[in-house]
Amino acid sequence: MRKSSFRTHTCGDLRAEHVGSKVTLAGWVRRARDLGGLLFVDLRDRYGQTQVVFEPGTDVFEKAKELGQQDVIQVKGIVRRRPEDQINRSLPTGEIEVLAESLVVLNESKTPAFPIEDEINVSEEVRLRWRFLDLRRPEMQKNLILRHRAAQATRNYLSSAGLVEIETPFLTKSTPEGARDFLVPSRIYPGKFYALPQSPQLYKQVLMSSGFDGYFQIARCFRDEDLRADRQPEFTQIDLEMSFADVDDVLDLTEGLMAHIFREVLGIEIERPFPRMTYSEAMERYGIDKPDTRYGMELFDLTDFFRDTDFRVVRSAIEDGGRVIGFRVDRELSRREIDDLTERAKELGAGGLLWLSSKEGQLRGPLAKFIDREKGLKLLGGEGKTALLLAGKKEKILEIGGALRIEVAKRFGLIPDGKWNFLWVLDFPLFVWNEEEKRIEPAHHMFSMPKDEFLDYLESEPLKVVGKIYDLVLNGVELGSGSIRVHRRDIQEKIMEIAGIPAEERQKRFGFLLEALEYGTPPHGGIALGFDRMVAMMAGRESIRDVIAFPKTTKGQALYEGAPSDVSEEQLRELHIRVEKQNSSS
RNA sequence: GGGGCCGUAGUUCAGCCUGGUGAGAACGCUGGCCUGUCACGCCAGAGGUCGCGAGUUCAAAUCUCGUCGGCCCCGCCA
Repeated sequence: MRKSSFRTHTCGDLRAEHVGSKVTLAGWVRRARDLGGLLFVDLRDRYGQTQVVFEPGTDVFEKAKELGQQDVIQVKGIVRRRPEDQINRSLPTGEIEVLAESLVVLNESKTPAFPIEDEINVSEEVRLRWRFLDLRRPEMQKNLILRHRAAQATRNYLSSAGLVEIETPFLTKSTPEGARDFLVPSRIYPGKFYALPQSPQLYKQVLMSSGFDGYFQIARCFRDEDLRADRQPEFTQIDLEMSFADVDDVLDLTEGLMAHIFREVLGIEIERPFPRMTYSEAMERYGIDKPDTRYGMELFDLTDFFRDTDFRVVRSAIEDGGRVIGFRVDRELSRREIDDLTERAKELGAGGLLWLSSKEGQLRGPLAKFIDREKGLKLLGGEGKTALLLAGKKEKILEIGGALRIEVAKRFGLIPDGKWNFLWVLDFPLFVWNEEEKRIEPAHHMFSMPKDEFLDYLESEPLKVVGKIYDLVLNGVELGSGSIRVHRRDIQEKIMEIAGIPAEERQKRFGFLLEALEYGTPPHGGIALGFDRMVAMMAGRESIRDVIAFPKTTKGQALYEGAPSDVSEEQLRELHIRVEKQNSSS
């Protein structure tokens, strides 16, 4: 325990064995209960809570009457056993109390905007405005301490594995692909800008070229995109890269890291090896590239089943080259529930939602009269079940089905607690077709190596090329993404060319990487894991804001310190920046 | 960029649909009483630009439009 000249023990230390000893405690007044002739104070710090009792007839007693919540005080006193019938079993320190002999008010506190307690009903806006008070709540302290321990476990494990922690720059070069960059104007070079890194991707590859063999960093990343519960403009990744590594090497190290973190921090043993699934299998079975395997309701294909149906909507969808897919829910859905889901399906871009159920051996739902009864019952597999079906264009319909499957699972509480279903999704395509811009673009990023058997198809059929790319998924959340990288300039240039980047551009933006690839860069690969998401899941929180000390709101504001903010004319002048004033009167 | 929910005492909310009554409750806060509390109890009290702006109306917390902010979803996030 850290030494402190203000206290002999923390507020979580004292037990029956300390009875009779003279102690000094320091902490925050959680609550003062003034009984008139007797006064109790619950004194709290990060470590716990201890009851201090003030008895009448002394100056100390009179002074204690003035105490308010969240005052910081120092108390000297004698530890004494509480009367047998006054023991508080719900408190580790509940067997004892400290009889105060002296009291020093180190600092008074104004009345906080909300109670400093775990179970509070306060808007997040107010919590963020008063973040330092919010973080005084034991629950938030627990979250951040859990985060700290996960970071420690990460450092220990990866260091033991021989990886070297190396910091990479925050002031770096803007590369317009991917997310929007945060820019930092250069004072020395008018009109030029640094960019905050979206990830240390290029640097870590160059470090492999330098021969470090293994690198890691708990790295801050910046992306100027719209925010969500699980997305902040700045976030943290466990970033790692290894030389002379192929897919299995990275997956194996990552699994080891996850197992270590979960063991050290939560005391949970997770099963290894993690299951693996290809991207195309994930899309077929779950309609998403990050399947939540904690529950079933897998998608099935009914295109052939309905090929000759008289149901016009379905038939025309199939004739247009589309598919019919569906999944089965093990319960009956009310009219209202189906309407809600239909609306959701339409929001997601479906034409509509079809359903089928049965009652006393008779099919029900809009499809009932178009399906042979026996076949329909077989499809449902029993009473009390509902099949939800979608028809439409191939690519789109699986995604909608996948999203609807998740919606159903959430809405009807079909997701089991206490499961940690890790999953590797492998073999992502290198390129995808962008229908809006009518061009090929990288599906992931441009530095991933094609699988050996696809190298020859790079030029002829780029859209068929599968890369050595892998995503780590936990309970349906994408925790991380990585790949084996291209380590040869000729292949790298080819991929960039296919992605539509002209030679001159390639040199301008990625010259420093391409150059390194010409000087003996070894085969290498790695992964980046979303640290905030991982910690949030470990802490059982929905939002990563609950595991970040000072997060931004969904509109990118820092409510406590008040950023972004205006800057002085002088600052702008130095940076050679003129701001166009928004016309607020119009 | 689009959609949804929300904005009324310090906090969490009711009131709004169907305009007009002194804008109310709980917790917190302040004062008083109380010697074994631990959500202490009892009594009394203070506390509100109804987010902001405009409009409709004799009259707006309430209706309309705009705007700002919080949360969630879609797009976006290599």
